[in-house]
Amino acid sequence: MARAATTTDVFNAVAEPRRRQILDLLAAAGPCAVGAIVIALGLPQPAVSKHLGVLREVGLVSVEKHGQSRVYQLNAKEIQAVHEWTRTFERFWTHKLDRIKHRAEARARAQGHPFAIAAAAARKDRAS
Amino acid sequence: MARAATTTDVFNAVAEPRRRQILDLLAAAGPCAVGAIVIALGLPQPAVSKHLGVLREVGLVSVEKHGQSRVYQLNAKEIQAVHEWTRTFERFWTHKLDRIKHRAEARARAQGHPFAIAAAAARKDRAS
DNA sequence: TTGACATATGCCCATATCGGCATATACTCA
DNA sequence: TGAGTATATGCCGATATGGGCATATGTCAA
Repeated sequence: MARAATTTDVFNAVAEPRRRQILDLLAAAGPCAVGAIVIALGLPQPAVSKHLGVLREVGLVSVEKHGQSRVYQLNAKEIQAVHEWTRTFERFWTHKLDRIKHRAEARARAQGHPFAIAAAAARKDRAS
Repeated sequence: MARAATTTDVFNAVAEPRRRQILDLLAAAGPCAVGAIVIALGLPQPAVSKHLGVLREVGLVSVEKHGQSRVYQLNAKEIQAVHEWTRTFERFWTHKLDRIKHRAEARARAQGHPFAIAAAAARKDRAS
């Protein structure tokens, strides 16, 4: 198997910097026609179209025909999944003390191999 | 150019589901030896080692030799970048009214091409 | 209808991927 | 020293990528 397609996941779609740029732009400027994005980001038009295609397929943007131009609109709700996942780790950078405590506990657990805990976590991960 | 290397970015590293599983596991169970991860996730050992290699190179985990096993520890601080980026879009799913308002404003702006706004946003994006 | 404009697509290339398998490296203990 | 365990690494194949370029599609305007 090769790498997962960029259209499989919001995570994969968002891994490309230029795609993130496009999303940032749409968030800042509101719905944009392709041409506007091309000019704003200084990218060749086919590239923009292709990136928009990926974003569209993943549901991160939606299109609306307006005459001969197509206006792309951000659908940021899809980013929420990524946000939620990262939020899981929030405690690791917000409370320094907590982090130290966690490390200590974890180190203690690591002495005996934490198979049970690990397996439980894995089950939880697979469920998500 | 092909797709960016998975070791370029936290975004790219995290695009792989199994890598996310490993991170989830380390967050839940604390530092783990490779063998523990192998058993917990049911993946072949070389695969786990390679994924850990990617995570290591991006700084998402750190290693510590302990006898003949290597204990990997989560360094979640690196995930904060992703968290911050997604947080930029938070307003789009938290307040429904805000979202509607934004759309309306944006639509209005879209009538005349929002080049100036777009360009400004692009500059801001490139800076980040 | 013809021409100009706005987007999308198709094709080619070089590249990096992930998985599987075999094997090298590193450490421990008898 | 030699066997056994724990990880890492190298090589292979199949695949999807992203950029560039040319071109097809679709739409408006005169």
